Amino acid sequence: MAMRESLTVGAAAAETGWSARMLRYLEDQGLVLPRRTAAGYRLYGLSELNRLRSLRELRRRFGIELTELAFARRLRREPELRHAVDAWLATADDGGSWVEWEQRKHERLLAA
Amino acid sequence: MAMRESLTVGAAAAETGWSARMLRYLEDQGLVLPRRTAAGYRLYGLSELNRLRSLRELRRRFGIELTELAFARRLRREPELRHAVDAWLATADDGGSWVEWEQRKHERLLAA
DNA sequence: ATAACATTACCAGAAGCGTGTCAACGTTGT
DNA sequence: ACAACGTTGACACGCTTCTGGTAATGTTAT
Repeated sequence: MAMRESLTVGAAAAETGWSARMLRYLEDQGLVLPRRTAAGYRLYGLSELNRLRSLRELRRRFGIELTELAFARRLRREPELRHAVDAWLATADDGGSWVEWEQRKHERLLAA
Repeated sequence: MAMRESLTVGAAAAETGWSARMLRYLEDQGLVLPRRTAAGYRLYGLSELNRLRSLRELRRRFGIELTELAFARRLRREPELRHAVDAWLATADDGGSWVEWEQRKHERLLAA
């Protein structure tokens, strides 16, 4: 079965710390796309394995959701979207008003 | 009650097509932050009203979630996060493999 | 003084996300 | 041929998002 140079889904899961289920889910979400054998088996190569490992790290360090990552991808590929979002954020963020607001939010959370 | 130049929450809702409830929610999420009167009433000025209108437009045209918008804001204010995400996406998107994948996803959706 | 608005604090319900698990069935190494 | 792995599809559960409601209370215009 080995097919050295590429791991099948269970092996890739064991290697990266994800579950096989999640590897399929990540493919569904378009975040990590393995090749397939003729029979349809997923094949994870080095680049996919690294991608999976660094994805865990990303989530751990920054608390990112998968949907947010998918959205970041949309931002790069859809210039129109990117510009609209940028424009919207720009008109908000020049007033420094929300800094104080975040301060208050933080206080609210601490009080709980 | 008028206080021309600024609308209270109900009037701002009527004006922008949101519900008063949602205006309070949007404030909670830090997306549109009105000033307050001494008694604590929210006051929406022109810039907030425009912000509210364009927010509806953003959602309508692009199907954006509020969390995604909040994430886009994080991306602008946290350079470390931005770089990490960019790096992660870059290693994926140079292989053109995902274009075909999106094609297949589209087909799956049509078949439903 | 009263009606019409505002405030916060809750509960509720529909929809989506992140996971696990199970069933029915196909592939592969020995 | 058989065990061990893979495939898709479905159901389920806990959590969060978005949205509406209600209750108890404060403010303001007339």
